[in-house]
Amino acid sequence: MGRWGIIEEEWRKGPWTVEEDKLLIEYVNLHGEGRWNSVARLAGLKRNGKSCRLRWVNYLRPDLKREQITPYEERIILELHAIWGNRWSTIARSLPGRTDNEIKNYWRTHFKKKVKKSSTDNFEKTKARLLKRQQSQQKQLLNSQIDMKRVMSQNENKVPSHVPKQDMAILYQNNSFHEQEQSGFFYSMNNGYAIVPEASSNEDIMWDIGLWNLDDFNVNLPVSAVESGFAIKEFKI
DNA sequence: AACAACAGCAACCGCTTTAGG
DNA sequence: GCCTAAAGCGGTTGCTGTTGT
Repeated sequence: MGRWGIIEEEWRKGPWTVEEDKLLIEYVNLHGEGRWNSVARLAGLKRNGKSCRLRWVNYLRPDLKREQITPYEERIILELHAIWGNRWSTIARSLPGRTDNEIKNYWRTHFKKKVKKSSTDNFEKTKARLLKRQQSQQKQLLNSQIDMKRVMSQNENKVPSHVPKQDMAILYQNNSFHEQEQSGFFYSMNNGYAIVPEASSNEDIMWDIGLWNLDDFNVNLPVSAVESGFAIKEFKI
């Protein structure tokens, strides 16, 4: 017998039916979340509490976003995964309406192989590159402490017209410029645009968002050069 | 057209952490 | 402080639909 849809012991397992979903939604709407073992019993479901909780949290909750992960969300996932590793629930807290399970699945299907493959291939190369870059950028930082916000607002009229205004606005405001402490490298990303040091290579940018394989990353550069050595670049994954 | 390989994802399992008595 | 049940978490499995041969 297969694993799904069969009765084992006293609990049902496998995919949820429409009727089961209805029972669970009705019960939770009436009595609220929590106490999942009694939910299972009282809602008339032949499911254990754990299964009910999972179904609710990952699928039935009304505040879940049902649409595809957006490029913006994808970038957040990449950035946070670079920081937190596989701490999916921590990452999920920064993405309202997304579950840890969803993010985990997304990461595994879209990025895991690529990162694993390229990281073994290029590990030493990457380490050497990072070290070199850290050194040169520390030097660069010492030479010029740059107020990114001021630079960008002074150069607003240089942003090409096909870059959506709202994207650039988000880049400007809320201190959305990140200062990478480790490398001293400034960058900012939103919806497919990045503000990066003009001289930085595509590989540098990839490193900063946690990708290690050039094939995964297509940067059309530069969209625009601004003063003080920064450029706006457009990219696609 | 048939089969294999792959991708996507829901749901499971086992372990850890938290809350309540 | 200890014990137990519930909740939370991350890794894994296997079904289903799609793509490649």
